[in-house]
Amino acid sequence: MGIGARGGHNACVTAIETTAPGLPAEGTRARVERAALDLFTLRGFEQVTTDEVADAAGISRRTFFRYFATKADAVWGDFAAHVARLEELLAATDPAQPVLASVCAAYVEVNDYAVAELPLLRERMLLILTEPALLAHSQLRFAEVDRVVARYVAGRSGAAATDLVPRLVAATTRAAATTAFEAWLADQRSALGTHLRQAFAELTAGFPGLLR
Amino acid sequence: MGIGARGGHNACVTAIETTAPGLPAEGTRARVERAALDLFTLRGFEQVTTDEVADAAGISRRTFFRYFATKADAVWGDFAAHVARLEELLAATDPAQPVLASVCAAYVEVNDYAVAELPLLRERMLLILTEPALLAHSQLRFAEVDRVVARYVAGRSGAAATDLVPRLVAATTRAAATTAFEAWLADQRSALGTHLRQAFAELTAGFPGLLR
DNA sequence: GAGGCTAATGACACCGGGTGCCACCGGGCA
DNA sequence: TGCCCGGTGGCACCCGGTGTCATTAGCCTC
Repeated sequence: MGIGARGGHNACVTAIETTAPGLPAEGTRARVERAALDLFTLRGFEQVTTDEVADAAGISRRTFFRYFATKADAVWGDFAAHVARLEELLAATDPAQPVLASVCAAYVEVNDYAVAELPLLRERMLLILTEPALLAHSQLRFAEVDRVVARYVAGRSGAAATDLVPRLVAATTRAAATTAFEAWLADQRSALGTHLRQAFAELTAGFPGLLR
Repeated sequence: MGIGARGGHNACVTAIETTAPGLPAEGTRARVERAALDLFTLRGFEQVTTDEVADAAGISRRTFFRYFATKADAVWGDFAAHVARLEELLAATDPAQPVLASVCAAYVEVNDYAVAELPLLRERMLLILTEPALLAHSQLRFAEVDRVVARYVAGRSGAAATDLVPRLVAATTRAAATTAFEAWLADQRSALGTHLRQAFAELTAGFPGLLR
C-alpha cells in the first residue's frame, strides 16, 4: 500500500463470500452490519476504520457509504422501522386510557423483543450508550422518536406539537426509556420490560420516593 | 492556494488585531468564540470551516484546535464552570427541602442569567439545539451535568449514583430543562425562568394535564 | 547584557470520515 | 446483438483533527 493511498479493500483475507458487481447483492447490508458490530464491540468504535469494516464485509469503502450514510448508522439496524412501529402503536391506542399511560405502554410494547433478538439488541445498545461518538449520534436518531411522540400527545391533548407539554412528554419519556436501557445493560439477565415499567412508574408518579 | 494545500490563514482580510507568537494572548479565546458564533449563526455550522473561523479570529487553524478540542466546543463558552456552579448550588441546598425540588431549584438558579448575557445565551442555545451536529455533540456535554445531578440525588436518597432513580431524575430533569430552553427560544421576549419552572412543575406533578 | 528556558504560535504532513465523479461490470430487455 | 440500468470500485478531493518541528518573544539567571 503506497504512501498517501487508501488501499482498495485489497485481498480481504477474512472475506465471507464476496459479491459480484452487477448482482442484486442479497444480504449485503446485513453482512456489513454484522461485521461492523463485531469489530466495534471487539476493538471500540473509534479504533476501527470504515476501511476495515468494508474489508471484513467484502466490499469497498465507497460501497459502505452507499449502504450507510455515516459510520455510526451501521449499528442502528432498521431503526426507521422501529420508529414507524411506535407510531402505529400510538395510533392504535385506546382513547379511554390517559395520554401519558398510552405513551408509556407503547414504549414498553415497541421494546418487547423476542428472546432471540435480545443479544443483538444488547450489543447495539451497549455500543450506542457506551461509545461517546455513538452516544452523540443517538441524539439525532432519538429526535425522530421525540417528534412522533410529541405529535401524538399534541393530537390527543388538543395542543400544537411545538407546545411545551407535548415536547416535554416526548423528551422525558424518552429520557426515562434510555435510562431503563442503561439499567438493563448494567445488570445482566434482567428483563428490559421491568426496567422500562419501573422507570415510567417513577416518572408518571413524580418520583414519589424522593419526597424527603 | 495550490491544489491539495490548505492555505495557512493567509492575509486575513477581516482580521481584528492579530496577536504575536510569544505573547500571553489576552482574550484570544474570547475573540475566537465571537468569530465562531458570528460565522456559525450567519452561515450555519457545517457551512463554515475551521479555517475560516481561525482566519476571522486572526490565528491559524492549528492554534484554533489548541483552544478548542473540537469545532463544536467553540460555541459552549466556559461550560465546565457552569457545571461546577450547578454542583455548588446542589451542595448548598437546604436538606429540609425535597430532593427533586432541590434539583429543579438549582437548575432554575444556575440558569438565572443577567439580562446582558441573554443575547449571547440565546445565540449559543439556538445553534446548539438547531444544528444537528451541535445537537449531537450536546449529548456529551449534558452527560457531565447528568453525572453531577445523579451523584447529588444518590447522596441525598441513600442510593448509588448508578441506580435507576438517581439516573432517572438526572435524565428527566435535564430533558425538561432542554425542552424549556427550546420553548424559550421559540417565543421571543419570554423569560427563560418561567419556562423552566413550568416544565419542572409539569414533570414533578406527573403531567396532571394529561389525565385524559 | 548574553544566553538559556518557556509558552504560544504557525507550517506541514498525515489520518480518517465523507462525497462527487467516472469507469466498469453484469443482467434484463428490445 | 446492442442498449439500458443498477450495484460497484477507484480516485481525487474536502474537511475535522493530531503529531512534530521550527520560530518567536518574553522572562529569568548569571
